[in-house]
Amino acid sequence: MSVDSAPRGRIDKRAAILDAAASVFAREGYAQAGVDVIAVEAGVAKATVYSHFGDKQRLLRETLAAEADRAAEANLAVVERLLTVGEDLPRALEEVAGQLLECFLDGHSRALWRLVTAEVVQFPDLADVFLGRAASRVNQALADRLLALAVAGRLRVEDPALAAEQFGSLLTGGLEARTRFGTRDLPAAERAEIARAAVDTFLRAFAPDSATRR
Amino acid sequence: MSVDSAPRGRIDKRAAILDAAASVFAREGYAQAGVDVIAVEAGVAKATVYSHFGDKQRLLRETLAAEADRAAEANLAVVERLLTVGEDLPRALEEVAGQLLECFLDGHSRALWRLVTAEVVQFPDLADVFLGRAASRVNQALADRLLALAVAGRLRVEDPALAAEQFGSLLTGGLEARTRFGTRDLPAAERAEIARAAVDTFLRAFAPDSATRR
Amino acid sequence: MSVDSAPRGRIDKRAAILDAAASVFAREGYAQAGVDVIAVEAGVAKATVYSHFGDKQRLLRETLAAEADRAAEANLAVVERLLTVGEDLPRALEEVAGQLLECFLDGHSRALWRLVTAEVVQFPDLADVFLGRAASRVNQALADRLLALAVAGRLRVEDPALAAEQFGSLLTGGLEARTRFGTRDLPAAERAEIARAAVDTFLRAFAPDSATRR
Amino acid sequence: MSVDSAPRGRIDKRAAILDAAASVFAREGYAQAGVDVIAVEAGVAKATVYSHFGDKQRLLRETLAAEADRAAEANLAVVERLLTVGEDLPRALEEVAGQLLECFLDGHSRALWRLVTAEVVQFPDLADVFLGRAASRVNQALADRLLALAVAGRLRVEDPALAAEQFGSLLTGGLEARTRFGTRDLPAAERAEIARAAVDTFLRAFAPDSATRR
DNA sequence: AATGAATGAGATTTCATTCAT
DNA sequence: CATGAATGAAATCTCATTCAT
Repeated sequence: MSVDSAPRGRIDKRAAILDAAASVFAREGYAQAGVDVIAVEAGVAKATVYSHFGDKQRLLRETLAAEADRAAEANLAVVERLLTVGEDLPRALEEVAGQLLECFLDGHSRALWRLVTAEVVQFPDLADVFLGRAASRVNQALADRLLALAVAGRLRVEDPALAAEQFGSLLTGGLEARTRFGTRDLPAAERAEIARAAVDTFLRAFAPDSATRR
Repeated sequence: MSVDSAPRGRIDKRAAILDAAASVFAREGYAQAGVDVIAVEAGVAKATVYSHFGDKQRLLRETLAAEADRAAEANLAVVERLLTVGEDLPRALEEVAGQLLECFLDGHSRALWRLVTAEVVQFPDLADVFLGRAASRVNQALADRLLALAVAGRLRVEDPALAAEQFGSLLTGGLEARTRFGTRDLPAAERAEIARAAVDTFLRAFAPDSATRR
Repeated sequence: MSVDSAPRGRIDKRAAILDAAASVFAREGYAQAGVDVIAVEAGVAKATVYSHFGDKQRLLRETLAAEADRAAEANLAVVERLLTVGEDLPRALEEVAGQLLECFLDGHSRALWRLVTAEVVQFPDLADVFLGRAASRVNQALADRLLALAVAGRLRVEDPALAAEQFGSLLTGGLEARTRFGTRDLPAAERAEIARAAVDTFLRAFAPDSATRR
Repeated sequence: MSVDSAPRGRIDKRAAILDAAASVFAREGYAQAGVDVIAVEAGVAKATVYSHFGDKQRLLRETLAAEADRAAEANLAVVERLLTVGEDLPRALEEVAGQLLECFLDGHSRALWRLVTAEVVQFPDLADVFLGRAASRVNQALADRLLALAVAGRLRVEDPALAAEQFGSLLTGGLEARTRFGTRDLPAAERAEIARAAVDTFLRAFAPDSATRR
């Protein structure tokens, strides 16, 4: 048992630390978060955190990288649903919009966004971590889908990257105000309405003239 | 002169502290910022900061309130330009869009946004400070203008508040990515292009059918 | 009115400050007490305290002097009752003992004692203030009475000062333990019992052989 | 050697801190004492003091507990001498009285008493620490001895606890005045005289009638 | 590899005291 | 004379980090 539990133990500890760090950074912010607290929450000694990650700053970076990957995975899975769009394009877009909304509103994603926003002045490379691992991949994937739909004649899109960006903006631009910066939950009905409104405006702008307006 | 320099002195110091606090909080974030540094930058003793504001938290709140007021003033002034729109609606909207963009990209505004985002978990009422003093006022003002344009037959807007929100979203939704969370300046040309793209899509969605597409 | 209210005002303020200081020093101890708090409690500005007393240390000294005088007055009034002793010497002593006990247990006296005890290391002259103004005067007065009683053949006292000291010791020596250092009140019955026991032992030691033991 | 020097090291530091704290609190009082100074005097870093004791208040409590134990030990050892009393009871009592006097006058004991007196208002449980660990144990031990002497017919004591209290009172009641609250040393001759006077009066009150008065 | 202990540097906050009005 | 405002110095406590075991 102890034969292979030792190496596994190390890996487990690393993961436990990253999980704890994500949770504590999310709760308290970078500067406020104590390495002590992270260690306790991870069930290891403080020095163990240091032996794994060197210092607090690197722990932040690795935590954010992991969280960014996780968020990207979820978002990409949603966007992929646009690979097969049935007859009802508005409905398909709305479904994707609704699911993307859920991704954004998830606690981990919000915390990730908050941390990058907060700490980017001190550690500018965090912007690259986040954008490179998550945001731009998702945007690119969405742009790909929009281009495909344009080629199929179902959208009138000239610049797919811009359209993807605008789709995202319409969907998420009002969230900070509506959630009071994340301190208030959105009822499912309001979420659905947001998705509908975003898709509605998006289609008014980008549907081919022949498309029926709802 | 010295007759009224005493009360003036107190007011001046208060203002100097608020200015210094805004600048230091912007540079270092709330937790990282030292009251020491703020005091030095304001040219007063540390204890003076405490005698004016009680504690660091209240200093943050009052600083943000002041910054929110300042930002709101600037934004509202821009939106007011839509009171008189000439023949060329797209051009008018683009001008306003460009100026709003400048407002958002201004260092003070970005810092305000960053601070609220970062600290809202610890001090949830900051969301109200920001939204109440700035965001919702500006959105309401913009909604008022859009409604007026709709009444004048120049836009086809059913829900002016939603349209205003979407106008803002289209304009600013992509900024974090494009400025790498504020670590990169946007060249004037790119700013203009963003404003143009936002207005373009907005008008594709909300211009009356009769309007000429550019 | 304002003609003589000004000097009176000054005197009133001085007294108010001394009262407030006595109360605050009693409550919080010297080091812990804030001059601010004293000023507020006295209804004057902090600077006024300084203009009257120079610094915190002098304020302590003057406060203690005033309290010592007050305590001495009360104690001396009690001791004076021994000027006329009726037939029942034990009863007379017991009455005086009981009243002295009340003096010692009074909040002001306890605080005075506590302050002198606490601060004598830092300000050794406080011992002289207290002893000179209160303790030794009271002891001397008591010694005078005991001497008179000895001359009258009602006590067998060789060294009246020593006897007075021992009388006081028997009366108050157990108080700290019984009141848990002043954190617990003594019921009247227990106070009476203490007085009785002290007088009892005192008389067993100092009553002439002919006196009847109770 | 180095094998067990690690745990020893921790214990040593704890003890060093307690020693330093006792000395600094004694010198400067609780509020005035700086944790800084204690740390330097103990030869450790300030943070080490906090990691051992949590905060200044707990450091005070543990310091006083340790000092109370130490004082109790010394006092109890003295009282135990009364287990075997030779022919000359007055002499035996006087010896014990003299040694108890030395215990009380010892710097540590005086400081302990001073601290409890001074801080009991802020931290009322200190009274229990002191009384429970020291005063009442010593008084009980003395009462036990007096009872034994009474049973042996050498004293006429009805309430041994009261008699013990009064013995202590006679011995120490005048000390504050005589030492000017501890700011003045008592010459050996005066100490002896105090012990003699206390025992003298005690025996006048409690010796059996048959006993010879000196 | 993991930890308990220790620490240096620094954070916020308080307070006795002074000064201009 | 009384005061509101300002301040320098210090106090308590925290925390990221290192080191010996």
